[in-house]
Amino acid sequence: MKEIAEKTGVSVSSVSLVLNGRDSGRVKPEIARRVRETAERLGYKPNPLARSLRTSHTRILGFVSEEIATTPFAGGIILGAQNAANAFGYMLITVNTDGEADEAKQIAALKRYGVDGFLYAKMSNRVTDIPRELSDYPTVLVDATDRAGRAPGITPDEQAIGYDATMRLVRAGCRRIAYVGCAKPLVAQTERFAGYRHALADAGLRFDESLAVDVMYHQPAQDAVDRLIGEQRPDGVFCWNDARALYVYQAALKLDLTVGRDLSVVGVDNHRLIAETVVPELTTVELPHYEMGYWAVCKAVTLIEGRKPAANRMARTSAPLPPLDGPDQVKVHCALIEKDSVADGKR
Amino acid sequence: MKEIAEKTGVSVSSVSLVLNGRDSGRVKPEIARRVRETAERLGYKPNPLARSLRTSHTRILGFVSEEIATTPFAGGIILGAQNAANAFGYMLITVNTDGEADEAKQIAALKRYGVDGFLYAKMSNRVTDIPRELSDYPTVLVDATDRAGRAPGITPDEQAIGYDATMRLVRAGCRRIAYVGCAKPLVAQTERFAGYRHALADAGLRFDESLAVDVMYHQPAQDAVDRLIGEQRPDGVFCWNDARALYVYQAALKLDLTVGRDLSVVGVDNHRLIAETVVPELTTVELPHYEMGYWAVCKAVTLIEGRKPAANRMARTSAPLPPLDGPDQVKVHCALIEKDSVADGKR
DNA sequence: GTGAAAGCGCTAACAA
DNA sequence: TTGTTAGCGCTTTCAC
Repeated sequence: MKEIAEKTGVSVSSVSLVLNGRDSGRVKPEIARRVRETAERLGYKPNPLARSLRTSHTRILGFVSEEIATTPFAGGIILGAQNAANAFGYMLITVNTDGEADEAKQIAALKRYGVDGFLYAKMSNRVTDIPRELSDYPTVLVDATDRAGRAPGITPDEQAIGYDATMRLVRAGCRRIAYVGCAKPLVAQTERFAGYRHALADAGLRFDESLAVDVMYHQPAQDAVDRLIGEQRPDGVFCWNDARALYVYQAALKLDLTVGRDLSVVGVDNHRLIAETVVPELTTVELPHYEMGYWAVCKAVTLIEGRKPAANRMARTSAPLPPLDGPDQVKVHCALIEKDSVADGKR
Repeated sequence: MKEIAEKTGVSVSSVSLVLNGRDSGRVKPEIARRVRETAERLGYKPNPLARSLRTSHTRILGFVSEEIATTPFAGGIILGAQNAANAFGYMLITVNTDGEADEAKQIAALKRYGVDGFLYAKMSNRVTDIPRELSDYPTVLVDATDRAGRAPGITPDEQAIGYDATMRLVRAGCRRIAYVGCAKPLVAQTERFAGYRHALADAGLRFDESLAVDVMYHQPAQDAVDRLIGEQRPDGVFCWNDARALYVYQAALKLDLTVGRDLSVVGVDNHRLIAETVVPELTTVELPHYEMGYWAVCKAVTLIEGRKPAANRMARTSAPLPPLDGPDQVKVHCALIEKDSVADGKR
């Protein structure tokens, strides 16, 4: 900056003013132009550290989660967050926490590095308490809901997921639609199940309890699904996630049923890998991880700067994001990706 | 710091000296003690930004990769890197790049934030050129090999993977051991295949070309594996990764063969999820993602500080890490995780 | 042994 | 409209 000032023949303050775009009505346009020119010519890039020492904001966001390393879908959230951060000239520092004590330590470290705000991600739509340490900083929840309802946050619209998936099966002509759920009382479980039941009701189908089964993993899960398919012979199955859909595929395989002909399946795409590599023909509901990460950063920037960021354009999809000036707890609708695991009109 | 100086009745310079541990023979021990005491009492934490403005190093490492979001195993590397960084008092800024232009941009941004060095990760052991922008910074490759052989890097010992896995099948009594590989010319493919052949040779088994098949994904892969298992009837299969192992499971299912009885399978655990949730009984070779991330950070710190970091202890496993003062291109041995997909003595 | 003072690169009062 | 000046929190000469 000093160099620019010298070469242009002005003072550093003018340079600062111009280069920060605060020059209108304060610096003569002609001078401003020349400053910008020399800055350009010298390839000047501001030193964000020095700047933040003065302004005490860093344009750094902390991304805190305890499951980055263990869940495969964290990547989408991070990528979305990263891209949004990029778009607004922010940097993201991502930390993976391991237990509450560690979490507090990591948050403290991030604070020392001067982050302006936090994203707090909890994967698979948990209801969660925000750590005390974050209460005095702008914080946005991702794929999680603040139990206290204070912090803004974004989650998938779980009920719509269940409704849409089930309705898709209804439209395909299924009459005995089973539900393979998750045996844990997650929001994603109760809400998707509720959506499933609503759809059944709207379609004039009776809810049959023996068509709904909640499972976890491994052999017990496979056995339960084998029984469901073998004994109840549903003509459509809505699966809580793709891993569970895979159990349905395996069950069908054993019973000599073909998915997409004898049986229609829709599953939520938790682990992209399964739905892409192992059962590419599965019709899935896509969880909007990328979009949630993107929205969360936009929201955080809004909180921090006290104004809505200029560009709220998604870099990846055309999926409509919830507006930033709406309510603070938003749910985002999830897209249904058609593949041929649904037997449209073949039955 | 000023406050500490005032309360202790010394100058800030002395405080600085003491708090940075450069006080031996420069500050009276008694004074030093009192300084430390007040610092403690006041809960003093240094401001890393201010410090780095002066010292021009930040204790921040940049982690650059273009596949963080898309590959499920990036998490392990990041976690290991994170933990090591933690142990040495470093912070990690992780960026996901998208194309070469973007990569350069992101690297420039990281440089402006004053990172002291870079980790450059390429997932699945690629031979790669290090971007020019990194050439003037300490840089360590992760799961990748520098084509020019200049930068230090760490990869799994691919050949040992193939050898160990195949030998495991030999020890279980298999005589017709098949290989389901990857149809891309990756290091991981050629080396694991070489290891497989060495093991066969060492076991006195003839290499039978019709027992080795390289596939990619989806139906074509499944079909190829179906043919392999159906027509060749191997009694053991070494799979390039777990997704391919799953094809073997599906093939076995159709042929009424049971893995772990009629057929032994060992696969490399690329996508933790598959081997844990879908085929938990698969005997796997574990890729040392965590360890590689950990080592890479240790190495980077060594490079930056010109000395070996004090603690080189792994936080997670007891797996021996390559020494930091050895050669710069290291390969790490991978553990074989026993599960009952191998029919020990049942045949 | 200790402290005063300069300065890292930048911003923001305030004065001119 | 522009320049001068005083710091942000810390490290590091250099005198004492």
